[in-house]
Amino acid sequence: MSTLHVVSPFPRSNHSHARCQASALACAERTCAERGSRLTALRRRVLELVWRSHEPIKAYEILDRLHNKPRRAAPPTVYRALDFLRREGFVHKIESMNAYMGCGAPGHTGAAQFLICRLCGMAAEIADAGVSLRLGKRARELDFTVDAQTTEIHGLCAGCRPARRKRGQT
Amino acid sequence: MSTLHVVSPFPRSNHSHARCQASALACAERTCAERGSRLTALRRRVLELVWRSHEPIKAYEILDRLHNKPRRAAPPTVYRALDFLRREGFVHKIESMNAYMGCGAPGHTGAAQFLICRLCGMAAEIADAGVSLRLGKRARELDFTVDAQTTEIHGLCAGCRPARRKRGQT
DNA sequence: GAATGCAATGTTATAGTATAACATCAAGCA
DNA sequence: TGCTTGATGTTATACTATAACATTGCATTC
Repeated sequence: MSTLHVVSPFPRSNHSHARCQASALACAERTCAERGSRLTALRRRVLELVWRSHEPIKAYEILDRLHNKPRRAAPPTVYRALDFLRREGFVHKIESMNAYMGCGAPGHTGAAQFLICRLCGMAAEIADAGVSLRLGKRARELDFTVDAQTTEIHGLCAGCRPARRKRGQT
Repeated sequence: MSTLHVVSPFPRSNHSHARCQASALACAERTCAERGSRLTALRRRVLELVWRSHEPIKAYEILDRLHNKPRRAAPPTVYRALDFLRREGFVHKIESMNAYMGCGAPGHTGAAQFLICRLCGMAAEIADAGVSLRLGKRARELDFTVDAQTTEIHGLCAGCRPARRKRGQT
């Protein structure tokens, strides 16, 4: 059985987010350079905002944060940048939230699964081959050809769950 | 290994949809009677529309079909009915489409998975315990408590896929 | 039956998410 | 230079969903 592959964990208290974000941006720069696709200033800025934290961000929040100019950007600006970043595999959409989060492993092939905490709002990304293989197998049994899998799990992360108690305690 | 449990299949050509729909409505009636919850005329009508086919339906399409009165119903009418039907387990939301489909097995406990054909638009529901158990296990490893799972697979159903060819053929 | 309480529905307004369509700009190149 | 093409700007609008308050209608109690 394959082991648990955590692509993007719930950050620990000692997590240096600045480094985390910088490394995601660097990875995107590198990948685009290799591919000849253009990580423009706008797209880079949007990716930066997506990686501002481990909490999926809404398109209109990106919009609000994009400029503090008198005239703020219009929605297509953000949606187009997000489309690009998703095509390149740098950003995932969390369908059940209409929100976007950075991909912790661009280049990784195979489906991802997301765990989303209903309290702190943070999300983790895992890539469990067993889950996607099994779904693929089920699909095959129904003669169904898979294009894309979406798996999103909502619940409580370790940090947000009240401390466990021994049995018998109140 | 558990066997494939198809909750709501892609309908076959000999599928009697009238019977399929009627049985879903009867099941809802029965279940509500047991629970003491109220399947009002409006809610029943919405459930009927959700079951009009195996294609997930949009809220505003329900709205359009609800009355042909001069004054059509307002959105909250439909969303409230859908909320009720989802609470009771008669209807699922397909998050990746913002659409709703009837549940083929109200009362079934455990997570469902959906296969959605990008051509004909029809969706099938399966309940693979292996998938949800495995996801549950992964979550546990991360100390994450699961409330709800969403799994949606997009692709091509058997009927919409061009006939298979032998290797070597064009 | 009248008064009460409560769930369901009606109604109006608005918030939130996303795209169409066309204009403009900027960089590479014939 | 002028052309092509991809990126971005701009305006308008479509689509999805909920807040807030009014009204209705049924059940219960008196």
